[in-house]
Amino acid sequence: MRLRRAFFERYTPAVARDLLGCRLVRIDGGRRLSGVIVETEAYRGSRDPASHAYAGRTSRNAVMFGPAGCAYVYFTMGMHHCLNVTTEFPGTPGAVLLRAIEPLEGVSEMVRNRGSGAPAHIADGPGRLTKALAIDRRLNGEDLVTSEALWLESGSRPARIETSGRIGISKGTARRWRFFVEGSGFVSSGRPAAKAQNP
DNA sequence: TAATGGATGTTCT
DNA sequence: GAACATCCATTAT
Repeated sequence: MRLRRAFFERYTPAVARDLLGCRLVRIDGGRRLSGVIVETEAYRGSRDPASHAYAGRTSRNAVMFGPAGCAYVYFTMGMHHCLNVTTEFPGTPGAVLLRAIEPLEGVSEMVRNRGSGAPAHIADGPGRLTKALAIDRRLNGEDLVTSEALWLESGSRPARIETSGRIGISKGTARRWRFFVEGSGFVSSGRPAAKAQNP
């Protein structure tokens, strides 16, 4: 069953946790690609220095300030795209970064999209995930509640959920807003950012 | 297995 | 001009 708007209109870390076990579905060239979400991170607004929305609304992060349940796709590090889902309510920015999935349908398509292919590492990282699913900025702002190209479906909650600090950030490292399925084997290998120190 | 550094381009100061 | 929610190959242990 497709997730409805109300699922996303909640406290962002709660959405990030509840997305574990849900299915991400992508229609690419008429083919159905999908996988179970095994790793997410929560990003909020003016109180979260690691968030793109921390310094206020810009043309890049505008989607985070809009309705919940939409795709926020941005280009990072000169080479990669990252896929987020917006949360909370218009005017209160929030988004969940989808960091890894366990591939289910269209695995051979995903391997082809990725080019170099270690089979166990098709989508175990935010950049790898978007490349495997052929996601780029054309999907920025896509409404996942109604879209025919990209959406989320409910699943079964994993038995064991682990948390940690978020990966690859330099501020807001104290918050344990990364959520992943313990023992999954499809979780990214990144380590949480070290806790910030006073100079 | 762990650590390092290069590729690469958009965004914001 | 600096920073950046990354990935991968190469080098060192």
